[in-house]
Amino acid sequence: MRAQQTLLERVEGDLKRAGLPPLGWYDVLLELSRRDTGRLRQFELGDKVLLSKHNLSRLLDRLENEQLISRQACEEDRRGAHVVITRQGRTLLKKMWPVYERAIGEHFGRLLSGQEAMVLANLMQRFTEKPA
Amino acid sequence: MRAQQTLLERVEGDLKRAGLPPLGWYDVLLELSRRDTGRLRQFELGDKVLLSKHNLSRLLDRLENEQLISRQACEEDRRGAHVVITRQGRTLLKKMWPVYERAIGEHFGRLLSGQEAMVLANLMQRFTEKPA
DNA sequence: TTCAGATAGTTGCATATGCAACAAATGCCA
DNA sequence: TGGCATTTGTTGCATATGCAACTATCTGAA
Repeated sequence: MRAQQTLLERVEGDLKRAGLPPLGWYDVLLELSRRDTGRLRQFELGDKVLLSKHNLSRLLDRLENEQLISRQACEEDRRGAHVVITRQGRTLLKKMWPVYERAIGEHFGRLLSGQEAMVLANLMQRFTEKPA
Repeated sequence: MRAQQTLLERVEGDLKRAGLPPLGWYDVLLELSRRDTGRLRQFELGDKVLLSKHNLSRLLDRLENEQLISRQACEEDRRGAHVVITRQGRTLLKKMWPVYERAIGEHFGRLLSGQEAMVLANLMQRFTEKPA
């Protein structure tokens, strides 16, 4: 818990100092950009970024406000919405990555050997797998 | 980040379902109870629980409201305050521990061998050490 | 001694989160 | 087919967090 808190603070701090938005924004934009269509249903996005739906709903409000995403009506399921990344969203993503990458290296990667990183990833993975 | 989030959600969920307050309360009470005097200066407490001072200030308001701690004027430094755990604070601590312990075992310990836990602790420690 | 700068703690404001309630659309099944 | 439970997403409310400004005290150096 402490390690995570410390690390997150450092990385978020770097982003903030560079005048960039928080990591949550990056996560959302990244998931969208990975799709060749550049879009996802809202609930699919919610699963990926591990965010509860109400919370995601409002995060998307903020992103939409900044015109980084837009919401499209969904024909297949009229309850739902597609979330689409905009050109400006992709631009922001490209702008954030160098800062994010450097932060990861400095605060995380630099402290681990390649093998240690593998071990760590293996251990961490167990916690995100289904409860069993 | 995801592992931490998942794990924290599970543990907090267990506490909530048992009708108990969040982990942050436990951390504060635990640090106080560890002192034989049962008290700490507010800024010392802040360092231990890795909480910014404004935030700690308000968390203590809530705890004081529930009479789990009390604030005493500090004679050596009249700006400052001592935070003291009350009898009821100690009682709550004792009541939370069994639930917390079980949650740790179930969601965390059960997924790791003793040796893996050691390795993990070693890796995590690096992130909380001073930046270097 | 006195005064500038640092430190301890609180408060106001904007924002983020969790929870419960809600509306709308879907799906199941009797 | 009709109706009830489920799913998708939004909103209101209470609470939690970060930031900046503020008060009060302490420290150190001219």
